[in-house]
Amino acid sequence: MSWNIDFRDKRPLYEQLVSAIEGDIISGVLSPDEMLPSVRSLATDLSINPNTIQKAYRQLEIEGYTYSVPGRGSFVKNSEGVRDMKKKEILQDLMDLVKKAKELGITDSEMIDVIKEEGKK
Amino acid sequence: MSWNIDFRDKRPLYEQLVSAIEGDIISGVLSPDEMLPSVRSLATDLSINPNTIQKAYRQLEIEGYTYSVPGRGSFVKNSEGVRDMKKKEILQDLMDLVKKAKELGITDSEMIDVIKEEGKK
DNA sequence: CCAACCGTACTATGTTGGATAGTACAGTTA
DNA sequence: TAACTGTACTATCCAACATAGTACGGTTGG
Repeated sequence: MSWNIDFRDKRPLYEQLVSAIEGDIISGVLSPDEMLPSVRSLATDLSINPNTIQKAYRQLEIEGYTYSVPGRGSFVKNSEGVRDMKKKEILQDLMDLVKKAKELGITDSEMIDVIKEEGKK
Repeated sequence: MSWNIDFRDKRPLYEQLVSAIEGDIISGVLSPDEMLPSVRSLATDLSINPNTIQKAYRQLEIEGYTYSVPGRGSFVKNSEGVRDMKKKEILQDLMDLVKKAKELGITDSEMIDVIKEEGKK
């Protein structure tokens, strides 16, 4: 739950946060209806400004990963669609990458090896 | 040779240029020792500032894609290693993406289908 | 030789996005 | 009621990006 924020990273802090939290939602580390840390407490934990946290939380809500209740908190959304949505995104990314790879002369079997090898540890 | 620059894109212009030129070098559209457009002429063509072009050219040289000769021009480097280097980058990207995909429950065969399907048009 | 190119190196300026700081308000809850 | 929660502002600072303008030295063809 203590997400990794890299101040030297080129990416904006709020964007790093969004990615990290999305990842935990998708992978199931965060359960549906589970409450996220409050804007203020997470800001203190990570030593960044509450406004930055709020920006990340707003983004998460816009993208459909969470819902917020004023006075109560922000919670993980129980949406079946999120996983499928993300799955399609990943497959699109894969298509783009495969296209690039083929332009570079990487063969199908080279890529298939990578797939079969990944996660065999 | 007339590279695509999108002013509405979030990415910096110089970065878009670097990517576009790198792509043409790797794919062989630009041959070794071929001269790139001059800083000033390309700036005029693309309607952007010469300094922005120079920044892109400097970046290309730092990354080992080109070499520059004051008074003569900027040229495509004849380095065999560039292609292999890029190939390794792509394979690393593929590994990362496959890892994400598996976390999402995407199966090997789903990904292999994408690979075999891409480029069959 | 020299005009017209080439890359390169500055300074100055304006804009934008990211992040911070501070304040305020309304809803919730023990 | 006190202490939380999300939310909404405004103001300010800073870095990156892009532009504008000027200048210097190397190269080359006429």
